[in-house]
Amino acid sequence: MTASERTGGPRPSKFGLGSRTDLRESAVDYLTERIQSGDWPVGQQIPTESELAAEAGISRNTIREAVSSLVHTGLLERRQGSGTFVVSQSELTGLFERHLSSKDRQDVLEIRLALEVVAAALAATRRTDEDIEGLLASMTARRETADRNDVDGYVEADLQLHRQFVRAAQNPLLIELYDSMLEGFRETIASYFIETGDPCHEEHEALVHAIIAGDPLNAAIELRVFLDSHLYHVESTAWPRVHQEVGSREV
Amino acid sequence: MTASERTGGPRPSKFGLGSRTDLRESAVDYLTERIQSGDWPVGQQIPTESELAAEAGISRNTIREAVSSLVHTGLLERRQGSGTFVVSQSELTGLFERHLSSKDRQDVLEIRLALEVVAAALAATRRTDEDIEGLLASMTARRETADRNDVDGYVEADLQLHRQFVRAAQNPLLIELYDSMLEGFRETIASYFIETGDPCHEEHEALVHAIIAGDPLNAAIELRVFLDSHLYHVESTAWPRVHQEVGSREV
DNA sequence: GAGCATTTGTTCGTATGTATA
DNA sequence: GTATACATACGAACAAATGCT
Repeated sequence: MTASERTGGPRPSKFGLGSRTDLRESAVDYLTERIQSGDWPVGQQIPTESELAAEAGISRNTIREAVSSLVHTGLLERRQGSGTFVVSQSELTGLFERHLSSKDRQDVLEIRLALEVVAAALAATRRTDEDIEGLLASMTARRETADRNDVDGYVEADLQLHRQFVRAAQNPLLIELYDSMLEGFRETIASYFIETGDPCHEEHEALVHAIIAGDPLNAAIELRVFLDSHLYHVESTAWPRVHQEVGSREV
Repeated sequence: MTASERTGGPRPSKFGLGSRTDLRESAVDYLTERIQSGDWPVGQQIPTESELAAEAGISRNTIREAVSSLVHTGLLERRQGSGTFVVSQSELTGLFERHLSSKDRQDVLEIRLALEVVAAALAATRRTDEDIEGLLASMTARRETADRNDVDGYVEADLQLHRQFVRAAQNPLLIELYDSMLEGFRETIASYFIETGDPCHEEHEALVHAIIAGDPLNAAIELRVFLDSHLYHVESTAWPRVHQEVGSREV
């Protein structure tokens, strides 16, 4: 009954573009857009809640709910007293980290094998000239860093190579899934290189050549031969090594 | 400076079990627990925000942020005037639906191929007696439903069969990923059966036998032969059919 | 259809803990 | 050490949709 002018209740509110019926959802979209477009790069502090609220023309409480959602999915991180920061561009990444962190490395490797095998085959039929260039460049970087025992550089180059042919598969969903898991591979790659001292150049060479040659079957087989040894290294009596049964190149 | 007793600022607050420093996060954990444990099954309405707040001893505003997070990840759905309802138990499901819904069916099929190929191989080495039983039962259901042209039943049985051998692979992460995408497969399976009239019994039979026989290589090959025809059906000049190059059974 | 209670949607104001300069 | 800026949390109010009578 008390007289009050502007408090409570959904008010008409334009939100930059595309005014939805749900303010919170619109705010989430707005924030997500800014993050995924690279407008707010990873590591950067985003405007304060008050600024965001003023900017968008909605209340602090509502924008707070939106931020909370993105914090929960792992895109943002809040530090009381400091501010809110971007920690990831992909919703999947945070999810995987929460789901994977404690789980067996072998589980992750098996998924990696799954994704990369089809990626290799698809890449062999869909790769562009740019892809081929990138592949060869990464291969060179891989050799150079391994030669001078630059572990960090080697891991980075290896990651880059794999990322490259996954991209060459031209499947956006596959790329997103793979990229989301990428960080989880670092540790495995590094430990394999350090413990065995084998940079697996021949296997990668064969893989890259098969992709360039447009030979999906051998690309898939080469890749599997290589990841098999990783799986064995992690520990696996269960997984059958394909190169013992099929031989290496010709089928 | 005005005297006030309980307002503002983080207060000590026990939250059932595991009191964190972050009330919102605790509330999220609490809700997630209830949902994933099946305490609040899918479809059910959860308590109102006020009840939740009172129950947990925190303010409605805070519990609301927690609920918002779960709404955003796809576990919950809010209907103004009615209440809040559980729509999914897995965070991945909602995420995939948002990411996949509009995308090419072929992209999804390629991921499916990736996951199922390793699942088949792993299942062949890890399957238990229970798995074998379930596999055979699903196979029977598949034949029966196809014979009487029960499309819905056939799709369900087919889904069940595939789900079964993915489970037999004993990789929790793989299972979760696959299950999250399951619903997206329904449409493809149905349309393939309706449009071609081919239930692919022989291919599935061969796959199941390879798994039971503990032959991972043939299991993977049989599966790929089968999914290849799906890919071709969706449209694909790019994907190489493995059975044309390798032949069907022996490698 | 009109009225009413319930429930979510949105906002404001205020107080407090925490980090930083 | 004391401002200051920021996130954290609470409480109370009103708006709008829904469902029931």
